[in-house]
Amino acid sequence: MNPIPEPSVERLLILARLLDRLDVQFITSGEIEARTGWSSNTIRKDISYLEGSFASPAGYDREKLSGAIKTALGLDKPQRFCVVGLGRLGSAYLNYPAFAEEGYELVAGFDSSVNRIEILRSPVPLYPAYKMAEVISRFQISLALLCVPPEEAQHATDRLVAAGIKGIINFAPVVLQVPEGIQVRNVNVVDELRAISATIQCS
Amino acid sequence: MNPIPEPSVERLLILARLLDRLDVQFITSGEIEARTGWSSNTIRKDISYLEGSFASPAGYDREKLSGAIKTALGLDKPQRFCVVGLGRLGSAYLNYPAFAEEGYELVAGFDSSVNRIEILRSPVPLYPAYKMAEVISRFQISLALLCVPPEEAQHATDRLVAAGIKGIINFAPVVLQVPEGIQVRNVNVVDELRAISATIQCS
DNA sequence: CGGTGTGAATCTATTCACAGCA
DNA sequence: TGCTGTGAATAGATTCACACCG
Repeated sequence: MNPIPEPSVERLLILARLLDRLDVQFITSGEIEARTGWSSNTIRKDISYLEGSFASPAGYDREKLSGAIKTALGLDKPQRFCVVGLGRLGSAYLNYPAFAEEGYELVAGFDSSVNRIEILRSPVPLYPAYKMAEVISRFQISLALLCVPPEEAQHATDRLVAAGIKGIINFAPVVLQVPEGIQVRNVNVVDELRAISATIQCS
Repeated sequence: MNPIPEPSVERLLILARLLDRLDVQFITSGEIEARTGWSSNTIRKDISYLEGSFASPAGYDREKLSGAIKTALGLDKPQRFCVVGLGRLGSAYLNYPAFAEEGYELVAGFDSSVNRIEILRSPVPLYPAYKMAEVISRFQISLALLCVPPEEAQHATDRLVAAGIKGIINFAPVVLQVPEGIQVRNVNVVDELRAISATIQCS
């Protein structure tokens, strides 16, 4: 595998989303520009990092292109993930059906409160936090949604890392410390509001 | 105001978060490196875009630095925002207290279903969708959380833009088309899972 | 000294311009 | 002719290296 530049990866991910919701057979780089705002040059360059050919004089074959992006970015391989912290947010994800359609299988939920685990009704098996290492390695879970309160976030992260997790989606307003190679993505509405404020201010 | 590079802005936002949760008087660029993984060079360069001095031989004055970041990025000016689409996700935000503490005031909720507006109990005034333009301009609302179903997202966006909104946080798995100058940030757990998969694959 | 601040050098990404193809 | 694909040129961000300051 080649190293596709990070910014190109981000754009290709969004492009795959776009293509999957479109109802045409072909699309040109110019049309993608109109829909995304990225220049057609950038788009063609991004696509050139993929292997294979999806082009015709009418533009790219939508379906083939979408498939090639997913293959190149590893989105075709299904992944197992877990939810850590079963408060309001975490427990909401236990019943969220869209994951499976996208190739992400939720196979475990963890919480440090045994009481909470016993009370919650869930289609997904729930475990006390101390079983994290065992369950993660047994089911080969690669990703985690981290939904614990801020003061517990780093501790939970350390456990996940020790258990061999590959990536964490962090909902806590905290900067997590992880060893190199572990991916973290932060999801936080306030931070997004701030980012927009900042962009407006700096432009 | 100067144009701080985009990547620096993103890092400074995270740095502000970090500083606010820390309990020390001074912090050096090396300590920030240990916590974030960014090189101390990068951090010093980022900080150099700010105006003023917060340095001592012991490092940066945590509080002053945090303040300077917020001023430079416009986080000190309170902003008003609204929620569009009052389904499960949207209505959850109506009762979320953390916004106010961060300087973001939720002043309106919109939904196209009048019925839903009448039924929902909310500390925030709710309006039918057709009043969007009027309410947004009356209260000078600058930001919106877009929580409508995917098929309505573009239509709602067009209305928000027409009403003069400055930025949109989009929870729908859709690529929004907006005129230049309108900020959009996408928030979507599946996309974050995908981004991690891709980063793992491409590294 | 242990830190910061910053021009200069390097590395990376984007844009351009045009050759090649159906 | 209208598109893609891509080396070359430009612009931008990161890293380096060292002067400077308390």
